[in-house]
Amino acid sequence: MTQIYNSECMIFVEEKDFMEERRISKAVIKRLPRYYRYLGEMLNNGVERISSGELSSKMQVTASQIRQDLNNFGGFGQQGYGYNVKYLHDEIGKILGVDKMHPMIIIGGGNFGHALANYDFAKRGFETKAVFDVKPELVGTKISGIPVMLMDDLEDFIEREKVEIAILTLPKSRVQEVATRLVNCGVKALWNFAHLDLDVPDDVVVENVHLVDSLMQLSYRIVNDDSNGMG
Amino acid sequence: MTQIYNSECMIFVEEKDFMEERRISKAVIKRLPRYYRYLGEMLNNGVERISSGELSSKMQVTASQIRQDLNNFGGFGQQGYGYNVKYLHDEIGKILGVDKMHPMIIIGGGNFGHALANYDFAKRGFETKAVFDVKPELVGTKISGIPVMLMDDLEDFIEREKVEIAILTLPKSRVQEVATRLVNCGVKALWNFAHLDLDVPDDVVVENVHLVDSLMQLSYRIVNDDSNGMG
DNA sequence: TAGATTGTTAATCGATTAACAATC
DNA sequence: TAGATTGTTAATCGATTAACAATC
Repeated sequence: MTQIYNSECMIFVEEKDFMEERRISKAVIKRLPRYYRYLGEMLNNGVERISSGELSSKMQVTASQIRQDLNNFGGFGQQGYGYNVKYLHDEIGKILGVDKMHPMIIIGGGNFGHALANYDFAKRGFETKAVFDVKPELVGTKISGIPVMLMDDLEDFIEREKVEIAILTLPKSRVQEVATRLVNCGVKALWNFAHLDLDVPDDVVVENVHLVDSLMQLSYRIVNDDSNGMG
Repeated sequence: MTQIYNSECMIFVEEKDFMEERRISKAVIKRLPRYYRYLGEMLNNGVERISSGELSSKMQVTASQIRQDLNNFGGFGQQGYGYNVKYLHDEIGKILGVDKMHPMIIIGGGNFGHALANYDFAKRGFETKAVFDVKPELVGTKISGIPVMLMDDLEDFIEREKVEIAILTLPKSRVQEVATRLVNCGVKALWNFAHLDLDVPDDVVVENVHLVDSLMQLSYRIVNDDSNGMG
C-alpha cells in the first residue's frame, strides 16, 4: 500500500500499489467454476456472445454480481456487445489454472480411490498418475489404466513425476501422518476426502470434501422445512 | 411480524411473532456439522465441559462467532461455566436432524454408487435402503448388504420404504429426468453428484457435490499462490 | 447516431467481530 | 462473594445489489 494524494476530496487515501494483486474473496472463487461450466456448455451449443443479463437469468444470479465478479480479474466484455463466450470461457479457464496439466496421485485404493481413479478429470487439466495403497496384492494392477503403487515408493514417485496434488481417500486414523509426509516432499495441494481437518503449513492448499457435513446440511434443510413465511 | 411498543426509546419496533422461527443464514448451517464433529470427538475423549474460548482456539474460529451461531437456536450454555459437551452435541444433532433415521436410496450403481453404498452413513442417521441401476445383471446382487434394484421398481419402493433422500450418481445426461421422477413420487431431498444444476420445485432440497468445481477451486489456489502480502 | 451493455462507483444489505451487562 | 463466561447489543467489516456514466 502507498498513500497517494486524491485531489478530489483533498485527503490522503490508501491505494493499491501497481502490480499488487487484489485479494479475491472466497465467495468469488467459489462461483468461478460454475461460470466456467455454463460458458463451456454454451460454447458446445454454438453460442457466440452473451450479455451479463442473459447469463444472469440462465444462472439465477444477478447481472451485477456477474459483472463485479469478472471485473476482479479484468474487463472481458465490451460495452454494447456483451461477452464473447469462447474468450470469456478460456480466460476463466486460465484464472482457474485448468489450461495447464496438474499431475495428481490418489492415496488410498478403496472404493473412493477407485471411483476417483475412474473419473475423467484429465479433460479438465488434472492427470492422475498413480494410486497408492498399502496392500501389496494390489501392486502391479491398474485401475482404468492408472498403475497402483506401494506407499514405499511415494517420495520417489512424487519427485520424478512432479506431482502437485494428492487426493486423500484413506481412513481417518492415517490421513494426518500421510499428509505430513506429502507436504515434506513438496506436494502443494491436498484434496481431502477424510472427515477430519488437516494440520499443514500455511503455504499448502487444502480443499476438503466432507461428505458427511454435506449430508447433514441436507438433513438440516429437510427437518427445518421453511415453507412458512417468505423470509 | 407484529409491531410492539418499546418503552425504552418510545418508538414502535418490529419484533418476531412468538413461535415464528428466525431465518438462519446458510453460513451458519454450513458451520453446524463442524461444531457437531468437534463436540463428538471431545465427547469420545471424555471432555465434559467447554467454553466458547477453548472451542474457538481448537476450531480456529472466533469465540464470538460460536456464541452467535449457537444463540440462533437458543441458549445452550451457562454463564461462568461454558457448555456441557454432551448436551450441546446432542442439541446440535437434533437441529441437524441426525437424531432421526432418514431412509435413502442411491441411484446409479457405478463406482461412486458403490463407494457411497459402502460408506457407513447409518451411524449418523442415514440408512441406505437400496441401490437402483438400469443394468439387469446387477439385480438381486447386494453391495455391502444393500440390495440392487431395477429402476422399474423405483416408485413402488420409495412409497413402501418412505424414502426421503435420493443420492444421484448417474450420468449427466440422465439425471434431470430421474430427478423429476423422484420429485413426482414425493422424495424431499436430492444429494446430487452429477456435474449439473438440477431444476426442481422450490420445496425440494438439493445439495450439490460438484467434485470438479471443488478441484478447480483447489487449482485456482495453487496457481494464484498468494504467499505475498498478509492480505 | 441511437441503443445496448459494460465497467465502476455508490448504496444497501448481511455477516462477523467486539464489547459488555447479566448471571451462574 | 469474586471470577468466569455466557447471551446479546452495538460496531465493523465485507459482499451484494443498484445505478449510471463511459463507450462500443
